Amino acid sequence: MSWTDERVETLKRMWSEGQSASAIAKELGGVTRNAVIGKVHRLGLSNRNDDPEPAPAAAPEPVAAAPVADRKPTAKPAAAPVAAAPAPRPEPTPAAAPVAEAVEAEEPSTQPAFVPVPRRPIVPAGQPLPPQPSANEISPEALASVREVEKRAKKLTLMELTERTCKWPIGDPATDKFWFCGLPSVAGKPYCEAHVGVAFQPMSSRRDRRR
DNA sequence: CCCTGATTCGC
DNA sequence: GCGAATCAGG
Repeated sequence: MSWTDERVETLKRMWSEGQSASAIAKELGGVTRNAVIGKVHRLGLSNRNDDPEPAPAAAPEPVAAAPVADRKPTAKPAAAPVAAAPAPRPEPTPAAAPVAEAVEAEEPSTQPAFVPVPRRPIVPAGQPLPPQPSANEISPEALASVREVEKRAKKLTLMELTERTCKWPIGDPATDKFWFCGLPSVAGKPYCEAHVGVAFQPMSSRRDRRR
């Protein structure tokens, strides 16, 4: 694969959107995240800010004379003049997303007018715990297992979830006492061993348990 | 461990 | 210019 204008454009777009190098590499295909990062640097868009160049630094910048025989020392060259501005990253929400990205509406700067979808603050008052299937349908063993496991939950936040962390919600979303299990998920499943046990049950099992 | 981006340097 | 290997960090 080579860096065609189109691929570079995709790279630029995704990078500016705050996408990670690996995500971009995955999207482009045929390249690794290293390749993407390398390209990003060569294109000079490594730092998300804009200023073209700090301009002529009055000070003659004393160059480090160290010859760097092999390479490994590379002591971090005293942090460069980083913009103190906190400038938060866009970082697209993972929840919003896998929508059609293929569409290439090449409309000149007609950025879609952010449609303000009115959102009801779905925060209920009571204590409505998410999925939690009614207890009377779960095997006692599985329940016990879950209670035990949830004590060891890694308590991850939404942003910390990955394809291989258990996404079972624990606690009340309306309060601070809410997090996701986060333990290693079963390959191919969204939950860890214990939670898979209560999330997926054979039909027969459910029927037998039915009143 | 998982994942980030940053850098170097042989090709 | 390219990107694997490596580094540094969360």
